[in-house]
Amino acid sequence: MGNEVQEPKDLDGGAALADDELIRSGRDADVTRRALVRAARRRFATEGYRATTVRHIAADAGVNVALINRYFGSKEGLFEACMNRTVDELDPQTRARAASVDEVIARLLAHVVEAPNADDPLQLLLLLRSSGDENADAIRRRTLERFTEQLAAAAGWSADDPASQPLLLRAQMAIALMLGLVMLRTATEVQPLASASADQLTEPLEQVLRVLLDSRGK
Amino acid sequence: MGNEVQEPKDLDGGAALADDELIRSGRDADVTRRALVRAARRRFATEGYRATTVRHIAADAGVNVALINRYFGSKEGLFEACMNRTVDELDPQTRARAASVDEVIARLLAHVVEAPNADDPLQLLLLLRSSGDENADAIRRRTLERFTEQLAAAAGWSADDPASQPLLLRAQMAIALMLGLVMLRTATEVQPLASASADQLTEPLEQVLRVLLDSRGK
DNA sequence: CCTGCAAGTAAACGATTGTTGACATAGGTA
DNA sequence: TACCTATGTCAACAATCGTTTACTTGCAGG
Repeated sequence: MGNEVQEPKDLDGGAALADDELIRSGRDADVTRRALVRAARRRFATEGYRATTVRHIAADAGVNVALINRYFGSKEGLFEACMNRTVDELDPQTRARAASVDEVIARLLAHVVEAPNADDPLQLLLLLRSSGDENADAIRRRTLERFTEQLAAAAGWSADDPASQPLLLRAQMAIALMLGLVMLRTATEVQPLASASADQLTEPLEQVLRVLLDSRGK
Repeated sequence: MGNEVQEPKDLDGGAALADDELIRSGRDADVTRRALVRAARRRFATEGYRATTVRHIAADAGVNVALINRYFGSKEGLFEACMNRTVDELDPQTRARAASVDEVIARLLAHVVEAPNADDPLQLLLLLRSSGDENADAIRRRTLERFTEQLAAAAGWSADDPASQPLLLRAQMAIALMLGLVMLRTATEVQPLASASADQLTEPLEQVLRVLLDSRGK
């Protein structure tokens, strides 16, 4: 009873962004929550779930450790919050009906390689990190599968036509390529891939993604 | 002094294989060592370094926990041994001069997708798992880079010609695709990719790999 | 002003983890 | 047989981690 998790008040109805570089001046539970999720997501994505300690997250966020349990119940709760937030930020982009395969490819490249926001690739990395928690892992899997379907849909996939089912596999290969790429660039930091510029990566990636997703051949 | 790590006697000069399903009957240090590496590699690859406990590894190998420290010095030492063994098993296959790009592609597919030995994909997964140890991570990075060069070499890369340098990036993209694929299939187990048969994967993968590695165009 | 509650802090607890040292045992050798 | 060393076992250690509890601080409304 007493140890009920405080639910976020969801007073985010205002400007949905401007999470960047928020200063924790006064005492504001929402700001604290966001700072925690932000710090946690970075740690979880780059170092994995188990290697990340709640004390590190709290230190990154400039916040007391106990607040993690106060606001998210547990470390797993925080991880799940990170996952949900990644889903929320990824979903509108995949939901937005893509006019063409080229548009889908352009969006993918923007997220993975061009990286206007340095945290964008990390969001994808989160989809590879397992907490061991059954609940969070289910979210992760479902997100990837939904991601697949919408990628395939943009490439002309139809649920009715069984002949287009291999397209689902092709879409997942595209995702595998993207995730592997971010992994090698961000976590492993293997050269020369890690320090390659967006320009160097764009052309071959476009080529490959088109082969995978475009039914019009090459 | 007393706590010196016992070096493997390297009396593996005999048949290099036959590690499969070895029975620990008498007390044999080499058999124990191999059983530990075998069990550890599976755990490390599927669950990551931090999530694996030495007690789990020992239990899997049917061995007392303390023997890990006796034979490998530490958990990190065991991890490094796993890494080295993966390198040793991967190296001759990449060293063997490939006659053509098709041959390289065929080898890749055999390891990743067709999987005659169920542990083969796991070897690759190890290259994505970080222990946080500087030493083991260096091995990991260097292995991936050597892997890249030999893949690129088979595709016609020459160190002299700066114009062929983008081929290194393409080779690493191929590796990224393979690693991402194994990750999604083995660790995340996302559908339908995880339960897809080798036949379903071979054709599109061949197609993509050829685009990445074959300079003769499509 | 002061009172009440949310926000934040500090310290400690229990569980788990990697590791170690003392002890037991098998098996070859003199 | 009687060692002696390599091999394996057992129990406990210190450190770390997630979590909880009791306490303090700041802010808003009477």
